[in-house]
Amino acid sequence: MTHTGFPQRWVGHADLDAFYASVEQRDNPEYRDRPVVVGALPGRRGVVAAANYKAREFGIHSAMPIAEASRRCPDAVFLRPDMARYIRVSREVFQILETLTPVVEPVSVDEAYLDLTGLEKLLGPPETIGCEIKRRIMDATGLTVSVGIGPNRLIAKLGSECRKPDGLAIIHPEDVLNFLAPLPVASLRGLGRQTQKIFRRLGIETVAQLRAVPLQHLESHLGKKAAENFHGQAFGISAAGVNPGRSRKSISKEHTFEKDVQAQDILHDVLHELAAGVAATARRENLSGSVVTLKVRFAGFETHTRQHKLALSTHDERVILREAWALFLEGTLPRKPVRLIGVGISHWGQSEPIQADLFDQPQKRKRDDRLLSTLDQVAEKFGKGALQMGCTIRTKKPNTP
DNA sequence: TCTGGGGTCCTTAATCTA
DNA sequence: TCTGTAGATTAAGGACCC
Repeated sequence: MTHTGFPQRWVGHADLDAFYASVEQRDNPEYRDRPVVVGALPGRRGVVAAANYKAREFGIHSAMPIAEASRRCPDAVFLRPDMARYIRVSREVFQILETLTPVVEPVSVDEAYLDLTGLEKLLGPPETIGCEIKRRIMDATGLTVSVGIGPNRLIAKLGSECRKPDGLAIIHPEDVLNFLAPLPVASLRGLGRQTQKIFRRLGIETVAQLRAVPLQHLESHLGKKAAENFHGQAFGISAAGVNPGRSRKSISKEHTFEKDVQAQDILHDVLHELAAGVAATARRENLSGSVVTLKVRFAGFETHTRQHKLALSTHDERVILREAWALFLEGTLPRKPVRLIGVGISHWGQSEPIQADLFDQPQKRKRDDRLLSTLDQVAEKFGKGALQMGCTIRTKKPNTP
């Protein structure tokens, strides 16, 4: 019990080490003792998705361009990711975690937060719980995992990071400030390259130095929200809650061309495939989006997005494609060869079948001519029955008097 | 070095609406 | 009915994460 009378909150963070590369090594014994890089293949556009620790000795790390990785270690094993296999292994791992606590929040295929509060009575102190997590995953999958346990998500995550690979870190509440003090500010959550530049200008390199800066001073350089966030993190403050039911907010698919493309028929074909992929995922997950987003990238990494809000939610690839293509042709994007094209949907609506009389609402027509013309075209081409299959109505808020 | 793919969240500006 | 305005919504982009 804590002095508040409530049991001590313990949050765990479990992170599989170099996950994709570890699965490849486990399943292909001939890769043992070799640097393994999973991602794009040398000579193609792309980056490193995962590198094992042998490859990291050559300075290879995730997100590094594959050309640079193969320059640094031409003899490494380069592999394309086999997502289906990684997802199978990931499911096994999550099942194991759920045997320890029902409150598991997946962050990605290879990491999760766990609410371990109250588990001490069953398993023993956090040290024992951490060892148990690692042992069960190793026994069942042959993979190593780094585990951090602390009073909240931030501390648990930083704990697992600082002991990688195959590590275990327990940070008790009374040790939080000392644990954080020497860490570089870059280890804080959400603090990337741009914010690091600002901190460097301010002469702030460690968490201890950040702690010494008045909040108002930070606010003038970072804005209120970011300043409060990083200042709070420096004192170990973060949400403790683990949310097992976190749901996704968008679905998107994108494609980078090996060579930039200007031909509209090719762009349209690819967009069609991507829209079909988005729609299939949405239908599988029983989701319908009312905002369609088009993403286009040109040479020099110049990236633009255009989005359009529909009056009706959809998971119909024809509607998604039509809207995305209309955004592409709309005339506000540069007419240049395209490096990447992508499409997504978001802002979920209720799944209700469309009503035929919706076509005759004058107000709607006024507000969204383009959508209705799209729907008219779809209805014309496929019949109103097709619309009932693919479209759903976004629930309207009741009008406040 | 030359930058994938799939996401989340935040900020800002423009536009709509009460 | 007109006008000014505040707040909400939409749209675009950027930073960040795995």
